Amino acid sequence: MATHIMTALAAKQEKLNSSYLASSLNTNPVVVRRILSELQKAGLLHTEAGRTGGARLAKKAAAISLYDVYAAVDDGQLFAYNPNDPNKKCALSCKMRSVLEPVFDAANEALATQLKKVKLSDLVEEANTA
Amino acid sequence: MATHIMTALAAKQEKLNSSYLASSLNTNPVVVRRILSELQKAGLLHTEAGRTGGARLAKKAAAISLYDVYAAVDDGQLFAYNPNDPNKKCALSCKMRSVLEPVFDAANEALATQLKKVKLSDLVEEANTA
DNA sequence: TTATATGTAACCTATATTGTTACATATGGC
DNA sequence: GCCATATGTAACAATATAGGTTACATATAA
Repeated sequence: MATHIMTALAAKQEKLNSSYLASSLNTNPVVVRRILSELQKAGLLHTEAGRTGGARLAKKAAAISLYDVYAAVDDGQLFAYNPNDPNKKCALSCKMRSVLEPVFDAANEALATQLKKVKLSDLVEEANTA
Repeated sequence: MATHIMTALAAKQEKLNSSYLASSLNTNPVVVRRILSELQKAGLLHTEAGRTGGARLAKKAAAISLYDVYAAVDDGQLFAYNPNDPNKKCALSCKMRSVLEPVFDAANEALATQLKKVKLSDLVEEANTA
């Protein structure tokens, strides 16, 4: 949904309000505003309140990658460790977290690298040609 | 948890039962058996019922990657489309799915490629040295 | 024959996501 | 100044998912 919002802003190149975006997403304006809030905190867009309020991108579409969007709305941790405490009587159990850590880091990094390759401008172009 | 189970089986190189594995994971044997069931369906291990039952790897640890484990317990879809119907009055909304599809595919593929690089034998080695 | 393993259904709880209502606050246009 | 209309956000409901637990049918070595 965040990517849809950002793509709409990139495609229209004008200030859009949460009602308009909600209509495009077929959801509620509050849902949109919650996402806009996260995107704004990440510095990807600016919002204005008041009569003629709405949101617009803070940078050019070619300068915003899908990783930026992903990072704005997600903690970026693809995998979770076993939430339970390690079993102190089990050597492997005690080492699992440190064994997995570099593996998780590499996986997160591989995804980030791919997402950084795709810019909002690419999505707009794809939407306009196809 | 699935990776922990597979790593334990690879490290011990013997048949382990769900109670033993549950103890290592600090959880319930039924939770372990549910995961074992998925891993077995994926052909990564064999289980035996009865008095001396338990699980053992179906292949050598060096022949099992973390992608195999991931694919066995997860649908492999990192991202979800907007669950709502497209807004037929919005051209972008109608195109979003087809615009995102190749992006999602590329992201899933990037993660798969990374996970395939790591074998269970690598984790065992890491656990034994560190 | 029996002790002990897996397989799985059923249920409970905790958490996360989405949708909704409500309302305080901001701001352009009259 | 007033007001229509926007954002910001709290509060709550509905739903989905994951993990944990109990219960019990089935399998199998000793």
